[in-house]
Amino acid sequence: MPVSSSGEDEDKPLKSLTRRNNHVIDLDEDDDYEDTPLKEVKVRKRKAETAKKPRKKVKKEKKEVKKEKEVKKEKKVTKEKKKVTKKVKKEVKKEVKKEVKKETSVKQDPGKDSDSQSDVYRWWENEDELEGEIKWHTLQHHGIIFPPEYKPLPKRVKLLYDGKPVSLPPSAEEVAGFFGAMIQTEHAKNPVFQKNFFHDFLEVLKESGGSPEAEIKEFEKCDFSLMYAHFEKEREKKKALPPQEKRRIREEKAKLEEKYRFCLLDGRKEQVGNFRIEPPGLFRGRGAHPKTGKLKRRVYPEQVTLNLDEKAHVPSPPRGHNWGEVRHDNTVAWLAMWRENISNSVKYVRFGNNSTLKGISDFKKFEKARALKDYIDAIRIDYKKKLKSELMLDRQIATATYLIDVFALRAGGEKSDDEADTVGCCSLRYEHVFLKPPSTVIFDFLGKDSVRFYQEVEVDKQVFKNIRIFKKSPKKPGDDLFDRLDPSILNKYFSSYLPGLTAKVFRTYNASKTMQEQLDLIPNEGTVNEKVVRFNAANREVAILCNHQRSVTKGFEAGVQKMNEKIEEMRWRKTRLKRMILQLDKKEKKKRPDYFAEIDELPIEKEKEIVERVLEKDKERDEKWSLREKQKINWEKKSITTEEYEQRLKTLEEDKKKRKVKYEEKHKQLKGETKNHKYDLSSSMTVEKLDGQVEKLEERIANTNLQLKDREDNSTVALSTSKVNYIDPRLTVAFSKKFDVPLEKLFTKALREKFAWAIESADEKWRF
DNA sequence: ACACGGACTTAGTATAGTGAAC
DNA sequence: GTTCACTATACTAAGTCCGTGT
Repeated sequence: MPVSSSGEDEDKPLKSLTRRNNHVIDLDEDDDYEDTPLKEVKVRKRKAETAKKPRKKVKKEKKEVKKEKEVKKEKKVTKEKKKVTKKVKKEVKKEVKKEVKKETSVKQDPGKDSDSQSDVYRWWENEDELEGEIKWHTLQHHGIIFPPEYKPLPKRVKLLYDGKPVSLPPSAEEVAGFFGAMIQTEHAKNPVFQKNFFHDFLEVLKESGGSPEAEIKEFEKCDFSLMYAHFEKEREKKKALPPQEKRRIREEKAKLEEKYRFCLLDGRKEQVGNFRIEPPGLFRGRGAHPKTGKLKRRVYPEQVTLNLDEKAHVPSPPRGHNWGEVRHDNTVAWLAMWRENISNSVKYVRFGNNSTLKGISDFKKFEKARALKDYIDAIRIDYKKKLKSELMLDRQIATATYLIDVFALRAGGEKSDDEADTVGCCSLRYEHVFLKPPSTVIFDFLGKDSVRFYQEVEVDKQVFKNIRIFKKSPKKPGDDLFDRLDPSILNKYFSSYLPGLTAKVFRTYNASKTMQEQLDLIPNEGTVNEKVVRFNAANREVAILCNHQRSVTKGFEAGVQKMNEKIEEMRWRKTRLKRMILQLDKKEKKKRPDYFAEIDELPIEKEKEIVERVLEKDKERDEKWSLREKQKINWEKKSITTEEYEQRLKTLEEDKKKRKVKYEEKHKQLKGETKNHKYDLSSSMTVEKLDGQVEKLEERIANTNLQLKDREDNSTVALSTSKVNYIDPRLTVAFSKKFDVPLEKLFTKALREKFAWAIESADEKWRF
């Protein structure tokens, strides 16, 4: 399309308009901002005015083009096949080389049995694995598991419309059920969710012939509560199943899935990650996603493409169906794919996290981040210089790089209108950044997954000035802060330093670097538990850097209070023990005044409160116990004789009485104790013994305190994301070895498998 | 040169599993 | 042995980035 007339320019995407000209920016930054060259203002203005409209226009056009493309698809497929064969030829040489290597490695390691741990392929000992774009030479697998067909609900479980039960065709009932199962969740209260769900529900209803009883038109008249109740009951039923039955069901399922769990890659058994097709349901988009609540439709084999080697046996599709396509592309790392209907994107069945291919790319990722070590100084010097560049583009690049480097922002690609409005560095807008002179910047925006990024931070003086320039009038809310940038421009700049260097590498680098620094601060002393807490604290620093958040679990507040009460109780017990010591030997107080000082720190009111609580708990416990016992007896009522039943009830009553007596004794004793602080001590009790008990309690208190603090600090921070994705696992392995902390305390089983390469290759001296 | 989509990583949450506390 | 609360895993949404075709 020619770009001559201004009318057509209006319809062009924004970025292309501005990117063409590298305007010289206002140098006199100190600072009459209105002094911007006229030309630039004009361009910006037009951009600002057209900001919203053309975006949408472009999108619409895109959609129409999409349809045409689908027609062309067939041609494309044949083309792709050609492409693949070409690639394969290109790599033939390497292939031969690899085969040779493989044989030798097999020879080196004979007599291994196929099922044991030693079977793990040690790819990290084979340098050749790290090059080339060929991912595999042979690949066999058993395909994928489809979700079970829909089973209609019992007749009595109906949707109520306008108060009256209505029957629905199975496919429509299924969709209604998806919503019905969710009515207690936040999603179901979201108007967008409701609207999208209802729209798609009506669509399915129409497709399937509608309801005979009523024409369903209004969401407000639908009552899903019968459905909800039904699902709840089913859930309860399932939960109440006897353990052995649960186990049986689980094992049966596992057996059925067994063959899908694994595939054969270059002859080696490797785990498959997600071997199940995603079941239909309502799309749970995060944040303010415009499509949230839409029906995610059932996927059929006809929509599925399998990927395996040419000679591999093609797993048979479910009865009465055919695979959409069978492909043999050894340049990719997926076993099957399908297209989902929400945003028409592709979903893949991929290898497990402990697989060779995932391991290799993980390893490469961290090595790339480590390579950045050698360039980061130069990069930083350059961007500091460039912050003052005369070219607007360069200033923006420098400023963005600063933000990515210092605040670990993501690249921030452009998003379309039918996704949640979230941003990263390049897509930051006017309203996301506030300036607070002299040099404080407040970031407030929604990042990936609509997680809020809020930070009030001190920034480099020049960065502050630049942002002020980037926000200068006529820019207004809704406009891009970096109007000359997108991730590809930034990444091109990065790769001029180091091929393959991109924005996300900075995140990995700074995360692992931070972890290394934090670990270096930890003294090699204390218990294993203390070291783990310190490790987690280091981990937490990284998580905060990356803004990895999680929502507080609903029982959190109560849990903290409970723990605090527990600590109080232990302190009280300790005080009590110390009083006993003094009762045994008054002279102790003079010998160790500090030791006994805490006795006076416990006000009598507080003590009474604690004692009350302890007794209350005892009582509750007894009550619960007797209730449970009774239930147990009633459960077995049918399988025992009446006599036996009576007998057991009688024993229960007796036991209850015994407990009550015991409780009352204790009650009396504690009450008395709190009054006069006199204790019944057995004649064999000694100061030493009591000292020992105090020490133990002190340990427990310290431990619980540590745990509590850890828990509070972690309540809104997700440690796992950085542990899994950003912190070089060799750091953790080195820490484990150097500090004698069992790796199991730092890595779960899944992570130990995922990071087998790191566990094998790092010693206590390893550094990022 | 650039829009697009494919392929892959990164992310929070729902749920299953588990082990400590009673 | 049961419950409860947390932890680990499963799931799938939502990013990044690159190659490709136009």
